[in-house]
Amino acid sequence: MMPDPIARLRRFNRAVTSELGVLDQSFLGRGRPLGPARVIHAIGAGTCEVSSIRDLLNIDKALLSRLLKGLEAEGLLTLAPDPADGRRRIATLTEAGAAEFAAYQSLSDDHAARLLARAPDAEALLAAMDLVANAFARDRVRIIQADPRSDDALYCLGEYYSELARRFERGFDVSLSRDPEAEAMKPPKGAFLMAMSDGLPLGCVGLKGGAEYGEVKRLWIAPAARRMGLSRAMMDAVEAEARALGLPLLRLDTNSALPEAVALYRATGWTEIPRYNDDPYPDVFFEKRV
Amino acid sequence: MMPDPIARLRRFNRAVTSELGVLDQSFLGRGRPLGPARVIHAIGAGTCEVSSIRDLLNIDKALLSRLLKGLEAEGLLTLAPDPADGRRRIATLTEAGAAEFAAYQSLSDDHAARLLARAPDAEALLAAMDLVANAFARDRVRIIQADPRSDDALYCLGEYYSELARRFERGFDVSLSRDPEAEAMKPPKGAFLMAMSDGLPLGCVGLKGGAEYGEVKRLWIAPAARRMGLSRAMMDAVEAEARALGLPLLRLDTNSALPEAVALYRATGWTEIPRYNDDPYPDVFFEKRV
DNA sequence: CAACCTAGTTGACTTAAGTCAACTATCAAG
DNA sequence: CTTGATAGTTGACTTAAGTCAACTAGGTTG
Repeated sequence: MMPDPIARLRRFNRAVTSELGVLDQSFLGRGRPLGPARVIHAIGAGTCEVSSIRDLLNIDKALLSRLLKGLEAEGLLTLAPDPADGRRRIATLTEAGAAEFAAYQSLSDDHAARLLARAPDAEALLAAMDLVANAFARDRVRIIQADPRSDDALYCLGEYYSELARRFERGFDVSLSRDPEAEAMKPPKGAFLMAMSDGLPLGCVGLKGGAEYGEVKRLWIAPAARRMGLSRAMMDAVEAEARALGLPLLRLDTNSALPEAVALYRATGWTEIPRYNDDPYPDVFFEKRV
Repeated sequence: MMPDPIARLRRFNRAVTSELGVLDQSFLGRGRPLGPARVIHAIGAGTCEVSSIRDLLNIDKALLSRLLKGLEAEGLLTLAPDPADGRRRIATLTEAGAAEFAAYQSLSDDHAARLLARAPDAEALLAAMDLVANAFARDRVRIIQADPRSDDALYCLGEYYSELARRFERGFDVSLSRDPEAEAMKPPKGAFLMAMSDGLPLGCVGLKGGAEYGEVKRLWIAPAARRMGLSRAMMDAVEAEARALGLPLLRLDTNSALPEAVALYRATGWTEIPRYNDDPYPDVFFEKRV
């Protein structure tokens, strides 16, 4: 009998490519070929070194050079040598370029919004999309260093706190908790790591440096990205970071209302230890030598 | 705060297009540009009139003419005038062409299988894909006349019977049921309709002609395609078909173990009537004048 | 049967996209 | 300071894809 998984995937493929194809057509809605449009999009999204545009778009350097020249002639961007390395060049959108970028964004966002509005149950659709995106983007998730005060970081932390508030019986108020200021989670003392997938933050973890031991704080994975093994990858990354910062002993506290976290620590070589602080929320404490 | 629905959709878009893009690259894996490859694919999938290939691929007639000429020169297809209309031409794959088509199929199927194999929970992934495909393909579902003995029809009927077997307390054995032979569900007596989405059957319904009344049988919608309003569309189509066949009175039987079906009939103008047959399975009976 | 329509063919062209190789300017290491 | 790598530029090319308009041959209709 017919409808095997492959047929279902084929149908998915066809449905999605034609729909998202139209979404990408928004790149053609401004009388400019795809190449330059993609370059504008890449720069607008924050990529400004020429070489990283090339990496992102996977484009030949000769081609990119010409595309940039064309856009510069149109007055949409300026090219300046990188002060740190005179061979490199930095592309910056001019005001006109930024306007063009915004126009592209709103074209594609409008289309996306219409697509979601048409769905009978947008939240279920988005959840399904997250699941598919996770399966597909699995090896494109990057764990990066970030500033704990950046927008993305604040978003993750906000979600983390509200999840704790939901899951702790007594709720959660961050001001009651021993909140290491952001400074302690920045190099050279500590670190703040985020898992990013195509510009979307999927999780975070902080490493707070200290004299006796480093402390792992604020491990959070977006609900959309759970069951991908991301928390394990984040913990591996934070341990590597601790070694790099010369913090051979790590500690962390957590709560038995978060059994998946406790199970993760037990499974990855952490040892349960007695309470080492007087924070009101945690009731389980771990230590690991890295 | 950032990750709004649009950002999630954008991430989905990026993840999916790059992944399925690679899947479509299989079209490039045989040293032939995309154009001719797509033509082979269209013909292999059963489209053989030149004009319908053009519709399907949305391609200029000059371009298609050249692509076909090239493939004919390669010995992959033959072009013959349509006997019914000498202006039209019919393209048929030669043996070599069919082999090439099969090779394309297996390249893309292999990739799809690998993609599914990599997923931690393939069934959940497929279910999510179905949901997304439904949302996207909503207006591309076609309700077509089909032969109730075709493979796709037999697949739907098989699924229908096994669903009844699961849901009826006493199980379900098709041989015990008054099974109108396929002949009565074919023109000119009756009809058999199927909902198709990109070649995948999503549901079926039969209309069995008779002297006093027409009978609606075997309404089934694939679980992957429920909650799209498809059953209502199928019933509308079957009523239109009944009018076309000159069957002003319709009856159907169903079972109270299928509450969604009973609710559908009640909501769409069917009147409950006393038992009109001695089939052991149904316990609810409806009638409608169309 | 003339006038018109339609399906497909052909030649001449354009545009987008990309490749290759030679070149310049800068940087990094011994 | 030389040698070699690296980032980007430029010229000369190729290929794929598609457009336009003129054309042929087969249908359709008044």
